[in-house]
Amino acid sequence: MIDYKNALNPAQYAAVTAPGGHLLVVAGAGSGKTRTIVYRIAWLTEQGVSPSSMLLLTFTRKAAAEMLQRASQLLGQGLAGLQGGTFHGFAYGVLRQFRPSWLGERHPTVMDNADMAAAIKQCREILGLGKGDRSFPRSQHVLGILSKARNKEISIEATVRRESSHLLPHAAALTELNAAYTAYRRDHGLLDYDDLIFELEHLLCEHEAVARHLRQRYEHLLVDEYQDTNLVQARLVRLLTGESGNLMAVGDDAQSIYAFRGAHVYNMLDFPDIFPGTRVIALEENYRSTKPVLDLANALLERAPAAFRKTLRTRREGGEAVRLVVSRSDQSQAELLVQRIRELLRDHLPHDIAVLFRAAFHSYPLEAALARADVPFRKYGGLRYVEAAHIKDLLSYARLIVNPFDLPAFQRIAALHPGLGPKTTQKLYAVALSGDRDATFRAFAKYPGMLEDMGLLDNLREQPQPPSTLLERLAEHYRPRMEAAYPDDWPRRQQGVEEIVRMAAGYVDLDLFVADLSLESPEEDEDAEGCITLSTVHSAKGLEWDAVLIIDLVEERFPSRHAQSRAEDFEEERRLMYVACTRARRRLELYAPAAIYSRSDQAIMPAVRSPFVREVPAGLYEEWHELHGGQCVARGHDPATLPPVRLLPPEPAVQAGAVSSSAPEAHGGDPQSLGYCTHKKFGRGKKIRFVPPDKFQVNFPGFGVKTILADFLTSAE
DNA sequence: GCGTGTACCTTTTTT
DNA sequence: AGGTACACGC
Repeated sequence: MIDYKNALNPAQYAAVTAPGGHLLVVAGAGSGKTRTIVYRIAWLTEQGVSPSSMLLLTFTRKAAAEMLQRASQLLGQGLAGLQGGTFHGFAYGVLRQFRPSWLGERHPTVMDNADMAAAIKQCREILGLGKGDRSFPRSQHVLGILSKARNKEISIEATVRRESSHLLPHAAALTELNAAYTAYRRDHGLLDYDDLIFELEHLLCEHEAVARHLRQRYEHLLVDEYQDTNLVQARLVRLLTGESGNLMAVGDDAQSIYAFRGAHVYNMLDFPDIFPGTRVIALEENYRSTKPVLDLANALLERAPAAFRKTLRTRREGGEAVRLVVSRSDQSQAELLVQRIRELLRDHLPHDIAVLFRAAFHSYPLEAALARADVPFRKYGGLRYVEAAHIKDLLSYARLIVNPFDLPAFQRIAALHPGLGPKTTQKLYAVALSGDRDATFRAFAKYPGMLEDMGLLDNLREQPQPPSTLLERLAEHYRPRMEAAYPDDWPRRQQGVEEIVRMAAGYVDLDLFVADLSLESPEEDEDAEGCITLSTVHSAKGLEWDAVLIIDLVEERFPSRHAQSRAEDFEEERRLMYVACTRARRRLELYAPAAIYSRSDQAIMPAVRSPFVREVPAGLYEEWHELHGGQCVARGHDPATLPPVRLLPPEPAVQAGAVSSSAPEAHGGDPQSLGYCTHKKFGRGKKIRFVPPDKFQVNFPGFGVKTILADFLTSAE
């Protein structure tokens, strides 16, 4: 028997032992959220609820796996049958069982980002939209707009007006493109990420029997990271719970960071209205971080709008001061980080150290420096290795076995054969599926390699065998094609191919394996133990480390330059920063380079410290500056305890909310003060940086960032 | 129609 | 740095 009273604090205990019905747990960062869910599962099991009648929806597969593992540790036995996974993964599972009627006999395949972008590109070509028009957005961008409209459930025109008003002239074309893209998916038996969720909702609404079946099957629904659900996901939760079901939703409004994908924090704030009779329990005591870390995190939230404000408490006194490290440039920041990581490795294990950043590409200089210094690391976020060309090639073979109509996969494979371009590929695809045997052989005659591929796939489709055997045969078949396509580095790629073959081992159904790889790449945890972590803040969600180093804390990077004009976007960046800081257990270090290399200017440009650093009262951190030798020194500290270097001339301490004037100075430029200004045509704006010798970059809400002669600007506050 | 060379532009976050 | 659009030659 587990001693719940002793293992949990009163709020956690109340949540864990709550009777059925609807329960909302508002769990601050580090407040033992996972612990609460795990004990809840254990408690329910002890109450006689079968694990197979619980469904745990989490944000990532990793989170689900961790909870299941910890729960079975606690219970001392496996939790056979407990279902856990992401919304998307769960949706796929249900949809393959209860297939939407428009699919007919076809098995759907799940598209990844590259497939979606390629499909949009093709639809655009067919429709001849924006031909030769350079102002027409790229496929990736179009994809973002279409998906955002769908997730926020607003029209494409409204989305364009809100997000990128300069594209308003293309709104009608984008709407047309959206219709074509939808038809494309239907024609080829494809589901994109958003389809998974909407199709499941549709299924449950149209087929009461299926909804009833699922409600009976899953007596208890547990949803993690509830603040990041969007409207349709919330409706799905409602459909799965029904009037009388048991739902435990856990979340933290202060950590809502997915509004860009339609997450709707009001799902959580309005939860008690949507589910009458809800019990709300707040977990407010932080067990993760030391006081200096929490003080800084709390200070960040103090400036957030009232709805998001909260204060975390800890009983852990003492702890290392938070450091702000000002390097001279982003390049030297990387060198400084390598030095610092080496120091930290004396007291910490590699997997207890993480470097976090706003966007995946921000870590490139650091990755290079770490590689030079032979410091092993793993990176999360950005391109996944499943998206590497050779992996996608191999998986395309597998996808065509599952779904012969999968056009993106067909195109990928065709492209491996010399002489086969887009037009011919299209013809081959059409004739192959027409069922006209003679015409097919005639068309394929010129491309024997492709014919061979199709023959193999037909054969394999007809003789069912385990995914691992299948993948092995495909890899063997693919190998000469890979050697031809990537003559330089195919041996390296071969390792990735073998990895995929190994991964297939645990699967019984090929389609599930393929879908899982699109939905979330499984852990390849070979040597993660000896590696430090590099991660985007988004991918770091829910994780924690002893030492957390946040880099590139300058305007246009963190906060992202895409989040400058609208207050709600800016506030999401703030919460992102809050999430980043609260990942730290014992040490938190903030890095703010005084200058950043800009590709567009082809020069190192002065950078302005992030507002998230400027806003924090100076007393909450220690400031360190890089000297010319690449060494670092803290201001106002006893030099005896510091590396033996000379001190920088003292600078006035930065006051809370004051605008830093030190960044341009770092480069000997004119100490032009930044702040607010007005312009005759664009109105009030915020000066982002001084552009020597006489201009400013100014962000005008509604107009974007402009570079303007100082003479045309009037200071304002 | 295909493949290559070249000039140009743009870089968020995730399932 | 990498994708994309277009021009050119096969």
